[in-house]
Amino acid sequence: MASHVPAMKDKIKIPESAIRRLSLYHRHLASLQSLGVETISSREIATVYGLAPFQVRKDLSYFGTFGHRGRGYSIIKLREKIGKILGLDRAWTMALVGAGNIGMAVFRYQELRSQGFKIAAVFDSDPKKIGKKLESGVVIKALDQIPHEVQRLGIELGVLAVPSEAAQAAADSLTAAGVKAILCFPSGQINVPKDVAVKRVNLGVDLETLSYFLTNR
Amino acid sequence: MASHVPAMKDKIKIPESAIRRLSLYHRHLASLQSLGVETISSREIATVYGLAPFQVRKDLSYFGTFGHRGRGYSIIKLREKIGKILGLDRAWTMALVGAGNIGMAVFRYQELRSQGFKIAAVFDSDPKKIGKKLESGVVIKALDQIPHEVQRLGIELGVLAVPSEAAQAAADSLTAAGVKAILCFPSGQINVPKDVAVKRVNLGVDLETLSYFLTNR
DNA sequence: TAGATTGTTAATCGATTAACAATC
DNA sequence: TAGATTGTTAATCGATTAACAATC
Repeated sequence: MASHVPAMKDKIKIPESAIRRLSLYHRHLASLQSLGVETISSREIATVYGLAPFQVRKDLSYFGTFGHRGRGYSIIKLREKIGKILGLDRAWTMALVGAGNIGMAVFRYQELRSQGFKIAAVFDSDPKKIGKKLESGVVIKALDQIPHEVQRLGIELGVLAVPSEAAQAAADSLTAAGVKAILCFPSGQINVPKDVAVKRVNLGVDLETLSYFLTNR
Repeated sequence: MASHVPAMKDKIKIPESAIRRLSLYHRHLASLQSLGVETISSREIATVYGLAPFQVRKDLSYFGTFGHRGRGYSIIKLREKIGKILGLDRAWTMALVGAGNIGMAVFRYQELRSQGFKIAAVFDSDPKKIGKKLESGVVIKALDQIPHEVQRLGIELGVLAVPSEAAQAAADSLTAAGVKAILCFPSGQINVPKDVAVKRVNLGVDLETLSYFLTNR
């Protein structure tokens, strides 16, 4: 009988909060790099975000050792390493479903494009919008084109920005076509196959945490 | 010497995650209420969000006892109670700083308006935008009008949707004028007085958690 | 070298999960 | 009543924080 190989499936669980912080560090390193700074310590990174230095080192330690004892980190190298961890060393082709206020704001969000996230297809159910050509040259298509376009363009990532009622159907189309990760704005719950990652963004909830704070302070 | 009064300052720390879930429950209860359903159990609420029933009860228990053993919760009453906890039983007057893509998407986000969040003032630095009248009748004003308008309109909540470089200055204006809670889109760090709550929304970070997932699954 | 700073192990803290008595 | 379901206390789990040996 095959023996249990601990090293194999024992990948330590990495907190999502650590990944989110790495994303922040990466941004900060990029801006320092463009200023020509060469090295940085965990303390310096931490200070920017109001964190403790060991938090930064801990976050990095999930993925390897990237610094030099007594010296700190090479900004250029650390940025590159974190970029690789986060998958930012390549381009991602995305589909946007829903060309309303929020959808279009995401579409025009310049920072995403520069990070390698490219919205290659846009879908909407509104006949008045279908056929419209957007700034980048992308033409808005009907929802029933999702399967075809996702396949054709090799889309891996979807942004859902439709009304709640339409969210499940749109999610179904995307996942059926092979999309494995979805950024989801509508607040209704959606069910997806369990190998699909859904990251929810809910401005209503965010705002209500603030009204809670104001009410209960 | 005055004795220590435990009941006073011993407010148990309530996890933000619990507040966020209450906000979700509230939405769900509102939609059930409009369907005419009258009671619900913690198990039913939990199922909608893929949670365990005791999670729902625990979240509620931070604030009191709202149900009936053996029977569940009155939807109408529970919704009202959670609404009070979150501060949704009143209107909130908000300022939006930055009338770009994201700012305008928030401005037009219908759900917020119906929840009692009203954007009563909009500011931008672009002379081409200043003076423009928006759908609701609000006129875009220059940033130097922030102190005056915030005072005049009794604004308590701010939405920051300016480029990162402009974030700190805009936050300073808002907090100097008395704003105590800020929803913040720009990714740069901002410093605010410690009695001000800042809720950050960072689509770049959210998207990168997805590219991390796709890269490392 | 001495001072600085990392990487990692151990301790603490807080949120989630479980269990169950209360009670409708 | 018996079955259902709450509210709460206790146990577990996981993330953060602290401490420190390694080493540049």
